[in-house]
Order: sequence, then structure tokens, then C-alpha cells
Amino acid sequence: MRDPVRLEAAGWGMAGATIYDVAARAGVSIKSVSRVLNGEANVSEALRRKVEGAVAELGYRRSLSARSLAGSASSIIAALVDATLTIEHWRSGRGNDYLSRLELGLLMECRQADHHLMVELVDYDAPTLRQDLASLLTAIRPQGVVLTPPNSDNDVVLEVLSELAVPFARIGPETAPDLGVRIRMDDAGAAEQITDHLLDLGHVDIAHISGPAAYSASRLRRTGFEAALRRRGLTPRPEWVAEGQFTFGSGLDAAERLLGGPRRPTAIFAANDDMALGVLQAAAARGLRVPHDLSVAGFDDTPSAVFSTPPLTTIRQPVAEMAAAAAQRLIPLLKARLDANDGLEEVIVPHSLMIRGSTSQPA
Amino acid sequence: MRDPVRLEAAGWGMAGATIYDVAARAGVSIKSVSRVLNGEANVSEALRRKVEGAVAELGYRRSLSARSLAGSASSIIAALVDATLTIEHWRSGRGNDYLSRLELGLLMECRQADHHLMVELVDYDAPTLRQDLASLLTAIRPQGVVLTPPNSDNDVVLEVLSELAVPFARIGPETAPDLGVRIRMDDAGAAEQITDHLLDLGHVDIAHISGPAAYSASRLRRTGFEAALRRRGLTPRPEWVAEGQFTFGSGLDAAERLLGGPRRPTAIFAANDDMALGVLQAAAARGLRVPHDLSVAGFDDTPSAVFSTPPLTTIRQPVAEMAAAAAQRLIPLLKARLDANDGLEEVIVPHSLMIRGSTSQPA
DNA sequence: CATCATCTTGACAGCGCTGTCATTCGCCCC
DNA sequence: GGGGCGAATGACAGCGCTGTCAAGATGATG
Repeated sequence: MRDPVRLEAAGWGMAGATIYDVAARAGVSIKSVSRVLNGEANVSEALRRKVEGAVAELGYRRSLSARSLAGSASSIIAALVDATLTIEHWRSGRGNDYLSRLELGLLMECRQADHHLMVELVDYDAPTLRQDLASLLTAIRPQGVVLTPPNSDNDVVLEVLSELAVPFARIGPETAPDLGVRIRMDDAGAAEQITDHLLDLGHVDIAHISGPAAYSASRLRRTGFEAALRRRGLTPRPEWVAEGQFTFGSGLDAAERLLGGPRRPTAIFAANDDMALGVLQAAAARGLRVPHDLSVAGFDDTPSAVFSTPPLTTIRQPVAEMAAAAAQRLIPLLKARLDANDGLEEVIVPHSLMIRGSTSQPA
Repeated sequence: MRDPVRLEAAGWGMAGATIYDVAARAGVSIKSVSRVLNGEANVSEALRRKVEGAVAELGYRRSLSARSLAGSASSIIAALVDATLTIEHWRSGRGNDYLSRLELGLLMECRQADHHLMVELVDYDAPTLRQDLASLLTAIRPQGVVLTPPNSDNDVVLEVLSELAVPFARIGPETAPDLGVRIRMDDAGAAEQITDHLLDLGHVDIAHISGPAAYSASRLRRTGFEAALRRRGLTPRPEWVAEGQFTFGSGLDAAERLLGGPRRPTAIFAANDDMALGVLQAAAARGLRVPHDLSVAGFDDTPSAVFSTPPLTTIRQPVAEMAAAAAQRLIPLLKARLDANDGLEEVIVPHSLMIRGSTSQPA
């Protein structure tokens, strides 16, 4: 058995107890302590009680690094976040509501399962992405990785993750329907639902501001929008779909184009709230009253959607729930040491339509 | 030298290279690799080049756990976040803009310094806080800890951190002016400035909705508010200070009280934006036009402040910058292995007054 | 040219765990 | 009553690094 004085010499000030201390206190071997802590089979009740007592008395907690190094659970979940996007947010001085909610969900689950959340910035545009990611993963050896939009589909990332056999969950996956745990909402269905809401109000001339076509969320929302029209026997007019960039400014511009055309739509469904807010501004600039002269619908239910004038009718994405579901699905995987990321389940979480002041019957 | 086949057997799929692989490839000892990587002195140029070459070829990156375990840098920064608050946010389904911006700042700095960010929920109300925190810290052994508002002052936490000699930074510290790196803004000064703005516009009858007196941010803002009045020879009227809870609802209630009094103020300065938004709503409910009949000022510059009607005049807290400053100050500390948390510098970051539509001359 | 200080490099022992394998102990059965 | 078997526990070797200490290389010095 080792010298207990070692404790004081650790340089990290008052160091915590180690497994040796617990073993000594309980009068058992370190392996037995390890067994109890890992809930291994074939442990006598007496042993368990002795160990648990010692653990409690010493306030012992296993070292993450040691566990991780010894080849077992690191109990770290890494959330991979888009660096470029983050830098943009940083520059604009704004937080990222989506990411924040996502993280909330992850944190809540991590807390329950006694796991830890590490947030990592990844530069998805770097030519060295493959290399970067591999380094990152071997450096921190997370037990599971959560891919966040809009980067849940990067081929290189999926490849590296598969090669390294790291379990992963994808929030809002778009392609590669067979890799990892996939958690998403029904974008098309939600878009259809909110378009239906406008149609139900009596609108016929409905325009859409889509997101960048590169994102399938954009495509799915547009698809849903058009499907809703078609189901009512209406033909989507291409000139009434403007592509935006998911930003306030691009929404404003798109609205200008849409409202400046020969025939003015009575409702605009923007593919996200930021753009819808831009529409609100464009409408105000033209002296159009919302919702009297123009109904506006968004997507996402960002915080500002509640405080805009009028408040936005929008789709509430259950982001935190998605994240929690991801972690929930991921953590058992870790336990099972299941390292095949194929054929895992897909979870579709329910969204909700938030009807607020920005939509009404056409005048 | 070890068996290179080991690589394939690691069970983690394609494992990354280890220091042994690099050493073998470079034809040097592992210690030399370690030396180069740590930038230790007395390393020949030739050695450095050989090692760096091998590292590059292999895409080698040191294992966090091993480094941490071996007693050196864990390169982990832990951000301690209030669990109760987080759960509330989780329930409400809203993100946390403040936290998000804070994290952004931390992430940016971590990225630069090749550190990692771990976000940890802490239940500050738990009777076992001391124990919990000690366990947490010994489990993850972060190199530095960032305390986030409103928990930058918890005595138990500061104590544990000091005992464990973990360097820490405090965002928005209120008490204990000599512990850790302290990063804050000038709350009183900012409050004074925004009150001055109202006074400059010609307002005399200015009311204040403060935050909970328990938070010194509340007290400082109130102090600044009253100081501004006094400097103009005005006497603050206690009945024109209402205490809110930093929430929308409490702002609305407080505004009701203030506006329902015998003499109606022409301007209200709320200690945060959420409450100011409540004031906006209360004013609208009473048919008061803002800013014509009532000027409203907030504090924080939350995202909704931009999209409210009218947009809020408010104080912009440079949260991300504060966080970045914290990390910036913390990381060198880690390197220097400085484990005294006393007498460290205090950083006061500049705020800015955002003048928007919610304030104007009194009618 | 021997001597000593200085620079450069390597061997080796942990850090705190987990995994493997060996050992002990009871207990059942013929 | 001996052989066999499973359950319970322990001894010990790493995991991939860093720190310590020793040794070899180099150069300065008298």
C-alpha cells in the first residue's frame, strides 16, 4: 500500500482521495473498490457496503483522466460546434440561442448520467479538417460526440467518427440516413403546418423566403410550404419564393423584392424568425400593417419572436429536447461499448405551432 | 521500444499515435518528444526539427488524460454554471443569452490557447455544495475555473477553490475583492450614464425598477441611478424605486405600481432589459405611448431589446469580452503554475450606451 | 591534455485507474 | 472424503504522458 503522505505532496494543494485511500480505509484491494464503483458482478454485499462507506467518508470521486487513460469510460460528451458561425456570433456580440438551448439539453442529461460536457469549436472549412478532428478526438477521447447543425452531415466528420468508432449523435441530420443516432424535427411537416395555418386563415397569395439551398432544412421547409399549397390545389409560384441567408438583413431584402413585385402577396412565410423579423421591418417601412395588410410567419421561435411587433407566429423547435434525446440515446451506447454507429435509431421530436399576432385573415 | 501493433489493438478503433510512435519515427526518446512539445529549454534545433517532423507526419496530439494524469496541464477550463437557473431556462424552453455570450468568449480564447472548455452545472443551494465541488474538481482537475454570475461570490466555492489551489476567474464579482482574477463592468457607472441620458433629455421624474437587493449588480445600478440624480441636485424618491426580480413579469408588475401612483414618472429605468420589456407592456396596456408619454431604459442589451417596440435604449454589457478577458488572464496563470489566487488583477471592461427608440424628451 | 561546468539526451518511475489472470474459499456431488 | 466448480477477491501490468535523475557529449580552462 502506498504512502498516504503522498496526498499532501501533490502540488495541487489539497489533493483529493485516490482509490488507494479508499481501499486502505475499507480494508480491501483497489480492484475491489473499482469493482464496486463500476457495478461489476460478483461483489458481495459486505464488500459493497464497506467500499461505499469509505467512499462516502472520504468524498472520493474517481479521476476522469485516470479512468479515461486506463482505457475505460472518459464520461465526456463532446459537442462539436461550428467555429466560423461562432466567430460571427462573437463579432456581432450576440449569443446563439439555438446553441444555448441545445447545450442546456445536453447539460441536463449529462448531469443525470454523471457525464461531462466539453464544447469544441471545429473549423469545418479547414482543409485539414480530417486531421484536426482526428487530433481533437484522440486528444480528448470523448465517449460520445454530438454534431450540431448545420454540420451534422459533413462527410469527412462522419468518416473520421466512424473510423475512430466513436459513438455519435446528429442533431438535425440531413443526409447519410444510416449513420449515428439521428435526432431531428419534421421540418417539412412543420412548414406544411404553418402554411396550412395561413391557408386556413384564407390566404392564397402566400410567398416564401427560404434559407440557403445548401441546407436541407431550407429545402425541407420549402418542400413543406409547397406541399401545403398543392394539397389545396394551388400551384406554387417560383417568383414568390425568394432565397435568403437566414439573416435579418437577407429577410429584409427578400421582403423588399417580394413586396415590390407587380402582385403583392398577402402573407409571407419566412424559413426562420430572423428573416421574418426582417420582413416585419420591410413591411413597416412600406407602411404595411402586420397582420392587417400582411401576415408574417417565421420558424424557430427565437426569443425576439415574442417581443417583436407584432409577436411572430412561428414554429417552435424543441431544441433542448432534441439535445437531451441525443445525449439520452448516446449515453447508454457508451455503457454498452457499442461501437457500431450504423443502423441506430432515428428520433423525431414534436414541434409546435405558436400562433401569435403576426398572422390573421387577409384584409 | 513498444510493439507498434498495439495501435491496432486499442479497441477504440483506429487509435491515434502515441508519444512512442513519434519517438520511434523521429529516432529519439519519448522524453525528447515530450521536451519539444512542452517547449522546454535546452533542446537542440536538430532534435526539435526531427520531432516536429514526426509529429506532423503522424498527426500526433498528446492525450489530455495522460497529460493530466501525469501531473501536468489538463488544459481544461471549467465554467461553473448555476444548475437551478439552468433548469429554469430549460423549463421555459429559452436559451440563456448571457451564458451563451459568455461561453462564446471562453471558447474563442480556449481555441487560441489550445485549451478545452468544460461546462459544469453546479447546484449552489445544495447542502453538500462543498463536497460536491471538491469531488467535481478532483474528478476533472481543471486547470482553471470560471465562476459565472450570479455565483461569482459564493463563499463556500471560493473557499474550496482556494484550498484546492485551483486558479479561478470571477465574472462580475461582487464581494471578496481579493480573490481570483476579477472581471467586471462598471455597473454603477453605466447606470449613472443611462440615467444621465434621461436627465439630458429633460426628464426629472425618473423612476427605477431595481433587481433583487441580494445581487450587488442590483444595488450598484441603483446606486448609479441615485448618484446621477443627486449630481443634478435632485433627491431620489424612495417611492419611485420598485424592486423587481429581473424577470419580465416582475417588471410589468413594478411598472403597474409606478404608473398607477398619484404622480406618474416620465421615464423609467429598469435594471435589466427583461423588466424594461415588462414596462413596455405595462405602458401599452395603459395606452401610454413610448417614448412620447414615457421613456423606458433597460440594461443588458439582450437580443429582444433590438426587436421590441420601440427598441430599447439600454446598456450593452460586453459579456463575451469579459469571458475572453477571464480566460486570457487565467491561461497564463496556468502556465506559470501560479497557485496563489490572491491579489490578482481586476479587469473592468467598458460598457456602451445603446440609444434606441424607447427614450426621448418628455412630452 | 586532464578537469570541470554546461548542454543535451535518455532511462525509468510513477500519476490513478481498469483489465487480465491467479488465487482463495466455500460448496456440491459422487 | 476427494475432486471439481463457481463465486469472491487480490496481485500486477499497463494506459500515455511528465518529472527526476543520471549519463553522455561538448566545450572551456589552466
